[in-house]
Amino acid sequence: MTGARPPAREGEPPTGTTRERRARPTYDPSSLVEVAARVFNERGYDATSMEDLSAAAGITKSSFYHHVRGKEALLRAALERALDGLFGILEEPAAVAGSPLTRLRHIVRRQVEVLAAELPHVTLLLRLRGNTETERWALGRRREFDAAIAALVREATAAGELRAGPDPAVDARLLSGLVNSLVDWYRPGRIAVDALVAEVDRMAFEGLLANVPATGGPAS
Amino acid sequence: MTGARPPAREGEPPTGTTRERRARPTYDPSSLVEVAARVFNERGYDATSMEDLSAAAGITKSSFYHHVRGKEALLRAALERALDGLFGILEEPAAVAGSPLTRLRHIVRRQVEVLAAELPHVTLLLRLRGNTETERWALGRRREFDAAIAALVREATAAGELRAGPDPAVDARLLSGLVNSLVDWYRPGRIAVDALVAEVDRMAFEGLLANVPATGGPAS
DNA sequence: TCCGCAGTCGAACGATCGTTCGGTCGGTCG
DNA sequence: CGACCGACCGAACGATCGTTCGACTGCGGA
Repeated sequence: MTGARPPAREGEPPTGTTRERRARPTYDPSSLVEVAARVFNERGYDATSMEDLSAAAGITKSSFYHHVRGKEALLRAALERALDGLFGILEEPAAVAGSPLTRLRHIVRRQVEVLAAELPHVTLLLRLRGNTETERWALGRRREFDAAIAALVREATAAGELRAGPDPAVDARLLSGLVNSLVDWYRPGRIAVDALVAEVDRMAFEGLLANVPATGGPAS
Repeated sequence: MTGARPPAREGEPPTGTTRERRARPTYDPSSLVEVAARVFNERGYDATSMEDLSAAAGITKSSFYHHVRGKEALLRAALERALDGLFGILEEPAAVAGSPLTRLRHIVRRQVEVLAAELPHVTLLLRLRGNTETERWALGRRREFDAAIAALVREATAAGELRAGPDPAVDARLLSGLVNSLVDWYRPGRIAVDALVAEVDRMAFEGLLANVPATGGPAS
């Protein structure tokens, strides 16, 4: 990347306990992962240098290496956090019991919530290109998650709870795409998460058109 | 990027006229832009080296520079192609006349079609991070396009053609997100573009649920 | 026949990348 | 007080980046 960098920000020391200066910073690894995930999303993983990361953390590049193993380890840690959040949804009681449609709607709701709660980490996951082994591993796990949703869409369609189309797999792709597109514009505080869930559920299951009868909102 | 590269492919000479070898290649700039856009999407713009690009074109890095001005110029050319396609939609007769909903549905249909026809270029546009001046310019243009759609959604909502929600701007974001998410999975030949248009239109305007009355498909 | 020139290439440039290393500083504890 | 240690830093490493340069090649027009 040769061009001039965007605005550029950051530089405050680090974690919660705001002491004078150089008092007792003690970076814990997870807070550095958080910083890294945020910068990765701003610049893109490949365009982010370790200099960028260490500057965002408020220390030099060599100090930064005292706390983390390397760039790819930071990426992996952030992706694991995102994947843990997503796969956790699939094990919730409401995701494994009930009619296919009820389970699907629960998962969509929770997916929006996890997305909002772990925005930087999930954003990172959704923008992977698969250049390193770590990225390919995460992409594989993500495909597993999408496959689970696709299976549920297929079930719900077979049960007559969703409109039969030419291909339920396409419906599943569109549904996942709709939910995942949130990372491109949603920012915490912009609108309440509950309102966001309601909007996504309505769009996905009832559409934008007027004059259609209400068919029961998401299990709230 | 230190890690091992993904599979790696490509290497055939270049353009349509399949001559023996080294007969009369004559690379035209637009075909190189196409190659570049494809590789940019596979690896990501920042992770793509000029070596990668020239190899995909079948020549050396220095030969490649004989035909193109540089990496960023290739990006700009690809982005211009995507933006031209998208903004062209807004000038079509069916996009400027008729009820807000009719115009909106026409634009969505055409947006899907342009997305399918210019898949690599639009994909590139939708994955920008804004690291260079070129990227920020393209992001600005893209925001203009999204704003046009958002205005139309607002009109259609005010006219009672779309269900009133807490915020039409959110509906517009979701609609754009749904359409744009196609670049993450659609590949030419996977399903017919007409079928894709129908699926997206149904999902966006009528939702996935069963037992709702048909409300008239997109103007076809 | 010879010239020009587009196409190709190897080699190298300065810059920046991720990472390592040796050493300094300032607290903590025996 | 002195040994120790975690936090921190400057400097440098080899590799790779985007880009430039000069030279070679082979065909078309004069």
